[in-house]
Formats: sequence, C-alpha cells, structure tokens
Amino acid sequence: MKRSHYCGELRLANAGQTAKLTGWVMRRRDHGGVIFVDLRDKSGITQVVFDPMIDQIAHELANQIRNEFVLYVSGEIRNRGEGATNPNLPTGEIEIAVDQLEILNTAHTPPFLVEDDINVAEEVRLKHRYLDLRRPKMQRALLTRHKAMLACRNYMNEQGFIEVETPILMNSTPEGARDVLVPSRLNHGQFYALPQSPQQFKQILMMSGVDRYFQIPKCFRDEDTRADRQLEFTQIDYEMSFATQDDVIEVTEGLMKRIFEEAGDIPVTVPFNRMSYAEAISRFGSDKPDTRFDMELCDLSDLVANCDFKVFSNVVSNDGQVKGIAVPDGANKFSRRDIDALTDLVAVYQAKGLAWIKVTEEGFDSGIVKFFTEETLNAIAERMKATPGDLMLFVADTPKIVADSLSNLRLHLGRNLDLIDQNRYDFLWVVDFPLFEWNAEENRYEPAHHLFTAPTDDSIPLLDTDPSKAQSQHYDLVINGNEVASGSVRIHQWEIQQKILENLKISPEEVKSRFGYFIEALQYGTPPHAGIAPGLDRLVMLMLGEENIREVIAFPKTQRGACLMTGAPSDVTDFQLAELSIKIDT
RNA sequence: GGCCCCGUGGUGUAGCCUGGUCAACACACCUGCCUGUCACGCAGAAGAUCGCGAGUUCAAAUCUCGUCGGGGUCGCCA
Repeated sequence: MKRSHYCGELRLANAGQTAKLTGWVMRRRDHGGVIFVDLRDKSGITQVVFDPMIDQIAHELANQIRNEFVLYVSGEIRNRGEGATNPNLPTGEIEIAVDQLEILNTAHTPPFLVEDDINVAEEVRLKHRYLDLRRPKMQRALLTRHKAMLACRNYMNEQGFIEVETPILMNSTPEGARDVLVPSRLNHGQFYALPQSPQQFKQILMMSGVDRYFQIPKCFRDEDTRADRQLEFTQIDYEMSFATQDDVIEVTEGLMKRIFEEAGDIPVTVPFNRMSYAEAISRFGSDKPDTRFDMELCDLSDLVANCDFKVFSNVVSNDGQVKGIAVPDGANKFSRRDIDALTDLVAVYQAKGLAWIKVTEEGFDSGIVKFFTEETLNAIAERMKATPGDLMLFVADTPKIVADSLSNLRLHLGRNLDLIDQNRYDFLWVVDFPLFEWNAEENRYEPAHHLFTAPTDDSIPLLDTDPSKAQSQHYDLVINGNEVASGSVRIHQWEIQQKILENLKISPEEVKSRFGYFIEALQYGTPPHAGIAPGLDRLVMLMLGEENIREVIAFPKTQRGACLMTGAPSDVTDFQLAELSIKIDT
C-alpha cells in the first residue's frame, strides 16, 4: 500500500505513470456515471476519478465515500485534456484514473469543511483542532514554524552556540510576572514554578563556561491573555559570554535574516535601524513604535504654555504635556461623531479628552480656536506640518497618559486610514532604556527589564545618587510595532548586583532565600555576558501576516487558559489532592 | 478585577430594539436522478425549544437579573 507520491506534487510531466496516493477526501462530486474526489494530504490536492469504464468495483465502492474518509487509491496519472483542467490547482492539469480503491477509514461528518476559507467560530476550530490543522493554511503555519526553528538551530550551531536544556520545574522568584506553580508531592506545602524564561539558568551556563548557549524553550507567565501572548509560549533563548550589546545585536540580526528568509521567504536587510527609548517615546509615544507610517507625535507644550485654553496651559504648568498628531486629510474625513469615537478610544488610556482643530483653506475650525491667537495656531500647524484638509488632534495630560493615548490613537488611525504598507517589515532596535521605573503604589523602583540587567558604565555612579536617571544596557527588537525580542547585557559583578538589589529594596533575607545560589555563583568568576530572547510565536505570526499567535500554535489555550480540545485544566481526584496535602477552598 | 462584542439546527447568520406564525435563510448532512465536474447541477426529505438558571408576563429566542463559555481590550505582562 506504500504511496508513490504526495497529492500535491503530481504534474503533467507525470502523465502516463502509475500513482499510489493516500489522503483525506476533501470533496466528492458524484455525476452518477463518474465520481470525482479531491484527495488531500499535507502537500496539496489531486483530483481522483472513479469511472466504471476503468474499474467497476472501485466505482461502486466510491459511492460510500464521504468527506474526510481516508483513502488509498492507485491508478494512472492522466492528462485531463483540453477544457477539463483546473487552473486554480497546481495539480490541475492531471487526474488519477482509479483502478483500485481502499477505504482505510470512515469519518463522521466534520463540523466544518476542511478548507482554507471557512467561516466558523474559533471555539469550534479549537474543539476540533485536528480537523482545523488539516486545513492547508494551518499546515503551512506548522511548516513555517518548523522551518523557523530549523533555521534557528542551524544558524545558532554555525555561530558556535550549543543547545542546552534547562529545568521546567524551578524556583519561584520575586519580581516579574506571576508564576505558574506546581505543587511538590515530596515536599508538602512547597511549590515549583514553571520558568518565565530560563534567565537564571542561562546566566549560570555562562558562569559554567558554556560560552554560547541557546535553547528553544517553553516559557510560562500566569498573566491575562492577549492576541499576542498567552500563558504558555515559546522563546528562542540565547546568551553569549564576553559579549557586548553590539555582539548580541549582530548575532540577532543574522538570526532574523536567516529565519525570515528561510522560513518566511521574506528578504531582510541588515543592520537594522536603532532608536533610543527616549526618541521612541517622544516621536511615537511607545517603546515599540510601528515605523511603517508617519503621523508622529508632536510636542506643543511650549507653544500653548501661556494660551487662554486652560485645559492646555494648566497641564503644562503642572509638569504635564500637550502633544498632538496631524491626520492627513482628516478635516474632510472626520465628522464630529467620528471624533467623539476617537475620544472614547483615548479615554481607555485615561486621557480626559481629545481636543481637535480642523485646518481648512479658510483657516482653523474648532470650538477651541477662540482661545488661541492666530500666531499660536499658525505655529502649532507649522510644527505639526498640518496643511489645509488635515485634522489636528491633541491630548493634554501627564507624559505617560499622553504617550499611551496618542500612540494607540496613532495606531488606530494608521490602520483605519490604510496608511500601513502590509508587505513591509520594519526591524528596529530600541536601545538605551532606563534601568528602573518608579512604582508609585509601592513607593519603590522596579527594574525596567529585569534585575540582572547591567547599567551603562556611565550610570553606575547614579545608582547612589539618582537611580531614576540610570540607563541600562537593555535592548528590544521591534518589528512593525511588535516587541519580538528583549535582551540585555547582564550584571557580572557582585558589587553592582548588590547595589541594584538595594535600589530595588529587596531585603537581604529575600535575596538569600530566593537566589542566594545565584549570588554565590556570581562570585566565582563570572564572565561578562549578554543575551536576548526572541519570541518564536510572534515571529512566525508576523511572517505569516497573522494577528493572533493562536494561529501559529498547534494547540493554543483560550483567554481563560483552557484547552478546548482536551479540557485542561480540570479537576483532580481527592486522592491526588491528599497526596499533595492540598485542600480546595471553594 | 474593569470595559466592550458575541452565544439561535452540524456550521454561519436573520429574528431580539417595537414580547403573542416555538423559529427563517444559506451551506453542510440524508435520499433519488445525472459520465467531466472542480463552490458540479436538479428534485425531495430530515434536523434547533434559541448557552444555562431565575424573574417579569396570560404569553419570553425577544424584557430584567445572575451565571457559564468564546473573543477584543485596560489593569497586569521582571
């Protein structure tokens, strides 16, 4: 029964040969006298024909065939001939004239047709993921993901990295995301945590003399789901000894080029552009700017500091900002109602309002125009490069709210006004991040990245004087406005690590109990080292033009962390709980 | 934890606002006919009590509350 070909590979040149094919029935067209079946496997589709003139037994049996039956057929590969070809199929010029049919298995009627253009709820697809994955589109996603991992392994190997596995069951650590916990049977009341990333282990591997490590590990963060993240995800994790930021960037650019070109067939030019965190925030209001379109944020604080519009001038005098974006041709396209909708959109980011001025041939048009001098209005328009027909939108608030609301407004408008070239891939390094972020609620600093991130040499004195001004050697890779990798030069000197821990107000007791081992290891001759971890799911998602990582994960979880196919998570028996000495408090 | 959208035969929707043909349409499914289709065609048949629960009402898919599930998002995501 050994098959001779895959369904998608037969061409006119094969005509006259005998083919033995296996696959699933995609569709059956019964013409009474002759029956056509589109047979599908992972490679594509071939039309097979059951003709009583060729084989009566096979034709008779073919009456029983239904969608998703599993078949073995053998027969002559035949030129379909003039007028009978299907130009939509790569195999459309040939067909198999079946002389032998074996129904290897029957199938229930599937809940949806196994083909690319289906219109079903994702819930249904996830429940029957095995049917969903049979669709050519999903097969392509699985293949692309495989190719990406293969390209990665080959490249990393060539670059002198070795793949080392690190534990899935490890210690819970303070800071960072919420851990996924696993109870220990052998140690009642104690828990393992699943890795948020193999961060500490990969640094330990540098201390272990591995020099260049990589791994494609599953990572876990018990935070709420989004389109681009879920509980369980995959990273390409690597770390390099005696390496600087530039070394990591260079290796990563090579890796991206390799992956995108080999797995995604997308050409990549290196080196990538770099932009400081400060510049990204200033120009785009985001540390992961989508640089495929303009409409940048424009700071107008100085121009409106003394204007009569109190909403603006008061904000400026209270250390706030007034920034705006100019929407090309927006004066004509946006009605009051449209602008109200945009106001609702920025309200999500705590903006208290959205001021607007239309620029027309006759002048400026808005309810707030009367609060500004003609001179100020002209200065604003000039700085925003707004010309007649444009709509100027403003948010006045704290720098964070201004950045959040305008960056998201910009993205919204960019998409809705079709300003984004969907075929473009903008790779961008965002560098020079601050070392800490102030947490007002807890009245302490938090690491902007993580607590092993090295400050720049210039910033080390600031750790004692003004930590908020300290810069880190942390870098992010951004593609089309998506953060796809985050890395840093790590601290390799105990004295500096100690200072950081002090700055973060982590008590010596907590340090000792949580990563005393790490601190100790650090003091046994740690080489300078640096690393980064691109997210595999997001990379594949971007290569395929998808907007959701579930499309590139074989068996993804829902927003509530459930697997609709297997039913996980689920209850366990009282016996299992008793073994762990766990009581469920309902 | 908050906000928003969705939940009606197998699938996708209509009906819901303005309760009173307990339900319409398309595809799929089933039967019959058909030797060249490829979203085959034609004829016919079957199939849902409207996610679940409670309430309002003479009467609920339709109104109210709760709840469960799916999605988006804010918070969260070192």
